[in-house]
Amino acid sequence: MTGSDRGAAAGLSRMGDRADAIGEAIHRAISEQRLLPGTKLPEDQLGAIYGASRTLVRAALQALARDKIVVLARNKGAAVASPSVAEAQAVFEARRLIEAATVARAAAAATPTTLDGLEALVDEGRTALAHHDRGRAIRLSGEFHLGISRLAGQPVLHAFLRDLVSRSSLVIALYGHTVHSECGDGDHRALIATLRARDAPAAVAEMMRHLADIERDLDFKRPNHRPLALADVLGPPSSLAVTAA
Amino acid sequence: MTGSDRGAAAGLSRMGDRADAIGEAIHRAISEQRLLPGTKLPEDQLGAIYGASRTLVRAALQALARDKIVVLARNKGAAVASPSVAEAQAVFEARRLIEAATVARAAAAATPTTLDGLEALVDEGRTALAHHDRGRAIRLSGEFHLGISRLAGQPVLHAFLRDLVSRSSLVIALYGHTVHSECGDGDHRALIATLRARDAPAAVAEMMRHLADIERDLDFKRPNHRPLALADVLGPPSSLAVTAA
DNA sequence: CCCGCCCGAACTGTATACAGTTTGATCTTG
DNA sequence: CAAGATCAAACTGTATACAGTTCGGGCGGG
Repeated sequence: MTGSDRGAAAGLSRMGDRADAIGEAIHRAISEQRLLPGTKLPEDQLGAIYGASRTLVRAALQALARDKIVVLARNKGAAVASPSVAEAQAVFEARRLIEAATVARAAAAATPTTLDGLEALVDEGRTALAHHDRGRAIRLSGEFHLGISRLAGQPVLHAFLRDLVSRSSLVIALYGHTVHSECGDGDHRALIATLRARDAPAAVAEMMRHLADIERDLDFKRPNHRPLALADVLGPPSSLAVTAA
Repeated sequence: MTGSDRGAAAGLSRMGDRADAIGEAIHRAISEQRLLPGTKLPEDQLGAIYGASRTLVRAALQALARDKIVVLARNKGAAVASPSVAEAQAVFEARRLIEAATVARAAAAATPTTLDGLEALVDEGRTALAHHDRGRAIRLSGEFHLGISRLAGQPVLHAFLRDLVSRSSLVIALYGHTVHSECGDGDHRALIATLRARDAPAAVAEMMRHLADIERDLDFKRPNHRPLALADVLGPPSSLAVTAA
C-alpha cells in the first residue's frame, strides 16, 4: 500500500544519500499530516527509528529547517513548524503568483499523455480517500499542483512551488477548517479540463479560484492545537526503519 | 572597509550558529565573485580557514548546496556551482516573475525614508566601483534588488529572490560579457525615481527593462572558464578566521 | 500552601576517529 | 614508448565521545 513508489517524489531520494532519505521520510510524514505542527523531533529518537546516527538525522533536520517545515531552536532541538497567520497568508499569496505562471505554461505545454498522468494522480487521491487514507490524499493533492508545475518546464519555479506546497500542508493542518479544502477533486478535474482545451486564461482563472477556495477554508481565529503526535508514527514510508533482522 | 556591516545581510547571521556564520562568509565570497564557479571547496581547508571542525563546515556547505550555489558530489566534495545555460535562463525568468510582483508592491509601500535607504545602497555601490572593489559593487547591486523586495513586505517572495540573486551572481560570473551589467547604477536610480513617484506600472516596466539588459549582456556561447581561484581568498569578510595570535 | 533553589535527566553543539572512496602518480610490461 | 595495474595520498561518509545547555521535579523555607 504505502510502497507504491510514484515517480513524483522519487526524484529527490537519490540513493546513496542516507540523510536525504531520512529527510524525505520525515517530509512525507509532515506532508501527510501524520506529524502535526509543534511536534518535537529529538535527534536520538529519529536516529533510533531510522537506524542512523545523530549525524545523519541532524543533516536531515537542517535541510528541512531550510525548507521552513521544521524549526530549529538553539539547544532546544527541532520541531515541526507552526506557521504564523502572516506566514500562511504570504505562502498562499506566493502560490497565486507562481501557480498563475506555471499553470499558464502548462496549458501551452501539456499533451494528452502528460494530462493523463495528472488525471491518474487525481484518481489515486480519490482512491486514497475511499480507503480513508486522508493523509495520502492530502499529499497527492499537493503532488497534483507540483505535476502541473513540472509540465511548465520551469525547474526553478517548480522548486519554489515544492517549498510552498509543503508549507501549505502545515498551514492546512494548523488552520484547516473543514476537510473540504484538500480533498474535493472537482477543482482538480476542472483544471485538467481547461488544460486539455489548451485554454491558458481559463486555466489561470480556474487555478486562482481553486487557491482562493482553499484559503477561504482556513480559519485563522481558531488554530488547531492538537495535542502533538508521538514520533513513532514514522517508519512505514520506506523500508528505512531499523530492521532488527 | 569591509567591516561596514550593512543591515542587509545581517539578518541571517544569527549569532550563536557558527555554521551559519561560515556559510554566510562563503556565500558572500561567492556573491562578490571572489570564489568563481567550479572552485573546489574541501572541508578540511575551509575548517582550517575558519577555525572550525569539518562538522560545521559540512553543515554550511549543505546549506549552500540547498541554495544551489554550491554543488555536492558524493565522495567528491563540494564546489562552487556552475549553472548551465538552461538554468541561467530559468533563473532570470523566475526573477522577472517575482521582481515584477515585488517592485509593484514596493511602489505602493515605499516611503521617502525607505527610498533613501535604497539610494544609499546605490551610492555605496558607486563608491565601491570608484575604489575598484568590483566584487563589493556586484554584491551591493544584488542587495539593491533585495532591498526593493523587502519593501514589498512579502517575506516568502523575498526569500525566493534571495536565492535567485545569489544564483544570478554565478550566472554573471560564468557568462557575463562586459562589466556593464551589474555596475551601471543608472538603471537603479531610474527605478528609484519611479518608486518615488509611486508609479507602479512604470516601476514594473523599468524593472523588466533592467533585467532584460542584464540578461542581454550574457554570452552563453563563451562561458568564462577562468582557472579557478584558490580558497585562501576567504577569511577577510568576518573576524572568523583562525587568529593564530 | 506557595515560592524559590538545586540538581539530575535529556538533549543538543562540536570535535574527532575511523572506514570507505576517489584520484593521480609510479611502476610494470608488451 | 604507450597502456594498464598498483598503491598511496587526500578527501568524504558516518559514528561516537564529550562538553554544555535546558528544563522539570524535588526539597527546603517562608
